[in-house]
Amino acid sequence: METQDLKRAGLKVTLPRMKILEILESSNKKHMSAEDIYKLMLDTGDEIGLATIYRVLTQFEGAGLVIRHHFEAGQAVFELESGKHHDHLICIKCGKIVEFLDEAIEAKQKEIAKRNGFRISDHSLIIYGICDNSSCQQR
Amino acid sequence: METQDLKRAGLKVTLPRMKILEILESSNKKHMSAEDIYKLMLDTGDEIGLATIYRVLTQFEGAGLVIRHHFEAGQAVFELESGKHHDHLICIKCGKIVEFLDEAIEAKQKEIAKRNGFRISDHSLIIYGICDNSSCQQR
DNA sequence: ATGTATGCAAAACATTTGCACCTGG
DNA sequence: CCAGGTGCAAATGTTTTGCATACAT
Repeated sequence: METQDLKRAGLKVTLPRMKILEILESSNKKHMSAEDIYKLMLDTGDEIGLATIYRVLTQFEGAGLVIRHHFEAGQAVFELESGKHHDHLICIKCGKIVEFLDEAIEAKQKEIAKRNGFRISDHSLIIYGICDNSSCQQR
Repeated sequence: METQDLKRAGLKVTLPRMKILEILESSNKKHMSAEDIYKLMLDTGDEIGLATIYRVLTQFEGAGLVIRHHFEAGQAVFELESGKHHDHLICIKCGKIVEFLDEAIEAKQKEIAKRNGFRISDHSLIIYGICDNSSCQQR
């Protein structure tokens, strides 16, 4: 029940906000752009403006409910904050995304930041490649 | 003498292209946006269009002369291809960028890709933080 | 010469903002 | 009721493109 999450963030529980949360939860894609969500809502007959989706997602990000990623170029994508930090492996052909977490890499990053006098606030590791789906193997 | 690099890439050796290469080589900032370069050229009295800079940088990227990064949001930045892959540590307050390379992290990434059936084409690791410059220490 | 490059203006995107209207508590 | 939320259209910022002119070879 995330109505609590919304209230805790000082946000009213409105239809658009609930719908957007629902979509992020139930979609088979865990990483969605504002436009992905927009189209999905139009398809299901929900009336909404793209601007609202951007506004809501930005508020959710501020409230720590979602994370915004800037994969490659183009649009940002959003995923529900699961509480577990992870990095991403992305197939540049089919768009498949695999999440992973490697403690050794995490530790090394901390060490590198420390050595250079940085206090880490965040980090982003993305590995791009071609996955082993049959449809991705045409060279 | 990079006129060779240009010719090898099938690009004519023109004034704008030479100037852009020169700026990327001689600037104290190794990572520059198209607009950074644009302003620098206008300042030094060179006549150029922003569109040309984008076109040239995109061609350079295709020719492997520069690398385009999409740090955070906003504009892309470009750096000369040095031949040595490296990752970045970026200060979110002053914009300072430190390059680093960690073999253990590189190896781990290969292992993770392999384990998930991905053939790596590229990867990007960016650590964001606050550096120890005096001007960055006001909390 | 002649195929490429360039500059400019306009287009194309992704995202944000202003504002009048609507809605949740 | 009324602060806050929404839809729409217009604004913004970045990058790309069309086209007529200029340049490199």
